Amino acid sequence: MEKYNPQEIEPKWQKIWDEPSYYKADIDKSRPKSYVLSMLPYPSGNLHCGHLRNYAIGDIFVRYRSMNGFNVLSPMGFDAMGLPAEGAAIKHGIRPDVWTYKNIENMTRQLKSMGLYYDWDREVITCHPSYYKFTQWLFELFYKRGLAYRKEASVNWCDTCGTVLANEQVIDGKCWRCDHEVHKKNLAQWFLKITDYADELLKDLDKLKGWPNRVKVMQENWIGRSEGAEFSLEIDGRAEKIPVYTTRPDTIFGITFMALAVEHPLIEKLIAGKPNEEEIRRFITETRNMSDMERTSSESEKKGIFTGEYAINPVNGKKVPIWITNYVLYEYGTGAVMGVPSHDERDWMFAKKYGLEIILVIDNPSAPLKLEEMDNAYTEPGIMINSGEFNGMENEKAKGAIVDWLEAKKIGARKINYKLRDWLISRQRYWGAPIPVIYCDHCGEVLVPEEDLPVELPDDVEFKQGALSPLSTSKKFNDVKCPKCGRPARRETDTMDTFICSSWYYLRYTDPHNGKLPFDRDKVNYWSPVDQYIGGIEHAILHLLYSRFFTKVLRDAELLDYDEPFTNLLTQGMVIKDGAKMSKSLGNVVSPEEIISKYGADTARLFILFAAPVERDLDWSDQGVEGSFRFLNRVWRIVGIFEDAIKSGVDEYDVETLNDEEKNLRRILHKTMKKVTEDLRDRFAFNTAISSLMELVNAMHTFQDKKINPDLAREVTKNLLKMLAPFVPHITAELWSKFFEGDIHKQSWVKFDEAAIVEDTVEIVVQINGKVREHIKVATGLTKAELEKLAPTIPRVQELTAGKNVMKIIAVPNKLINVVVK
RNA sequence: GCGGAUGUGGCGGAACUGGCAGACGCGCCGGACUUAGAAUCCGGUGUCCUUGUGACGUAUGGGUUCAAGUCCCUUCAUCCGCACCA
Repeated sequence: MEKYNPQEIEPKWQKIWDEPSYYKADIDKSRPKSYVLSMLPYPSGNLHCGHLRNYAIGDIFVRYRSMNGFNVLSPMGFDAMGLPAEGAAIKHGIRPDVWTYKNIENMTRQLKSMGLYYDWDREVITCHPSYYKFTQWLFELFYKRGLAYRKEASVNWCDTCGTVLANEQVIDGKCWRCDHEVHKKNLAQWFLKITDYADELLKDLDKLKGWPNRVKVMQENWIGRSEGAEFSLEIDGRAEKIPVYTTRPDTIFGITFMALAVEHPLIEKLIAGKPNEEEIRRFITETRNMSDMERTSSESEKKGIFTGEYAINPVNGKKVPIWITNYVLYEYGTGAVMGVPSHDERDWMFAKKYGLEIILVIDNPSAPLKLEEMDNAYTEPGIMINSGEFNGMENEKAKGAIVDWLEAKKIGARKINYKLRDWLISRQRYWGAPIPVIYCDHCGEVLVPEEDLPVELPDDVEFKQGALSPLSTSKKFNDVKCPKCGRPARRETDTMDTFICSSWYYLRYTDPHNGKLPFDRDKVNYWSPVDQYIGGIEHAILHLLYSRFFTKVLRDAELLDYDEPFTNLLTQGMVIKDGAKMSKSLGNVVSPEEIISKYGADTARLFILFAAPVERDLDWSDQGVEGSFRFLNRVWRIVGIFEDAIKSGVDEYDVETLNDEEKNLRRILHKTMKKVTEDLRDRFAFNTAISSLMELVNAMHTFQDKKINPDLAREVTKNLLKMLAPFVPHITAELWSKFFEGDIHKQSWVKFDEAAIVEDTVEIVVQINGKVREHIKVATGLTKAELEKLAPTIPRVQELTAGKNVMKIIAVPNKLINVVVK
């Protein structure tokens, strides 16, 4: 047989698989469906190793499930809106669409060179008007359901990107994309009301049994639900009240001051005309000028300034000073906090700094507290004191009792709060889906009528960085009449966050050519939810939270019938090299394209799946790649050596005709079939599946200079190729075509024979006091009792236990005997 | 600070239910083939010593057990997430 030459065979098979009908997915209710999806890439221009890993993992699922009779949906597309395209326009004067489509073309070629199983007929490109028409349609749906609204707000602004960002897109005070510091700006912006779904998004995390815990915990933290109470304090001598939110109503008798956020709207009234008004204003300005990072760090010093006004504690009538502080956040709760220094760490620090009063209201039952001996707040459970009728109660019980009391007196009520904020979706950029809204002086905000969608991106724009979208420079775009009254009006010139595009693409795959609706309800309900989703952990909150939100809204709009979009989620680890993430600046970037052209896609796929478990980070090793290439050569060679035997063998034969060595090989084969099946089906343990396939190939090589039973050679080769097929589709297709009928990728998965795995005898370990002292061969399946009886007859046991008392004999069938002596 | 994950040879990793630690691969060493090399094939490869039917060994120290990488507690290290959310 000729040499293994991936450069020749891979393009040959890829051409066959590129036929549109080859991987076509169609609804077939007679078979179970399986929707396997990898996160779609941004078309940056080139595939990187992370993509390679992501799609290789997905391809194993797809091919394995396909061979197991599932009706598989495996689509691919491009998340093609976004800033880099616009950056290319600004820097090099290339039109964003031209730049994007050129990149898509190149990346599609690279994807195809990986030998992946995709139904390309379902390709989704989010920047195509046929797609963003429905992104806009969905925006309108949200609007009609009261879930999209425009408001003026203090928002995150990134100077480098020239646009606002959602809270989820600010990481440690920095822009998620360019890593530059973000600052606040007041702008009128569009929001989606994700907070309406906060509770369900939190609760339904419990339904996601197939998600990594880590991701669920991150989402839980992000949603940040807390239960407490809201009540108001009157201001001494004024009509206004200050509402506060607390999760510790049990400490309400311990209030000794009030703390307001610097943005609190009441401040103006409170400080007007005060002798130190200027000083107070200076404090407010200073605090507002601090970066978000500084302001929200628990490390920063707590500072404040007294307003000269007092509030009245509704439970005991106590007058407490009202302070303006730097540590109360305006965005959370009511922007005002009751100060209980005795039982809150931050209030403690603040009170100590400014010499404010501290009153204990919870005592430590095991060691009574003395204020003068305390150097921080007491935040443990305890017994209520100094709290009127609640004295003596356990504080946990008092929480409820006090809220009941507040509710009965109509002073306050139970309240649930979330850290989650509404999703800011306006972007002052060009390369996104235009927000389909028209502003009319007479009619106000008007949706673009459905029949006028999509609102297309114009090409007469100037690309410049600034606070306004480039769309505002387009004459064509802005020349519009009000759809309601026909008078001249103007368009919204902001576009939508690209995360909107990716929040529903997995649904579009189920019905990608639908021109009337985003997708057909029957189709979406047949294929989705996604059975297996694969992608990086970096989307733990962003994309995965937004998509869950979208799914729930679409369910409520009766466009689909389920609650959660991704039943099982696999977060693959990063690909690193020399201990660091691959990056141009470190010069440790590996190009998948080069690897593929040197060794072939099969080698690249095999290496990346073998080198580490899927969830863990993978250390790229050029030598490891060589090793995978060597293995494929070994496969090729041994099949070549078996060539004549395979051809003369038959599929049905009497295994009793095999000699001992051959029986041994057959046993290894069936053991491997069992192991690989279990690894793929139950554990996603692709690395160990491959290692056992290597063992099988090693075992085959013991016959390289020996005659082998042709029927066995046929059986082994056939099953080896089937098992390898999901991992290395090209070489297996090629070898299969030389010896067997049909297409290997349409064969059914291997079936192991449990009987072939069992040996007549098994080697067991003999231990004395837990230490291995002998290995003996015994008949397979000897019972515990039989082994216990056998133990004293073993010469080595007799030798080592002579003169000692045998206390106990432990036997585990087919495993070991342990003799305990004294 | 809080929450989570991880820690096993020179390296990537295996050991799934407590039952021979180190599968498989890389690297390294030796051998075969070769004029030579490459490739290939075969064998070896945790540490230590007194080379044995030996001792030790899965971050640390302890515990449970006939038996612990695996279960429980302690400490440490690394990574990730959250972090003034009242």
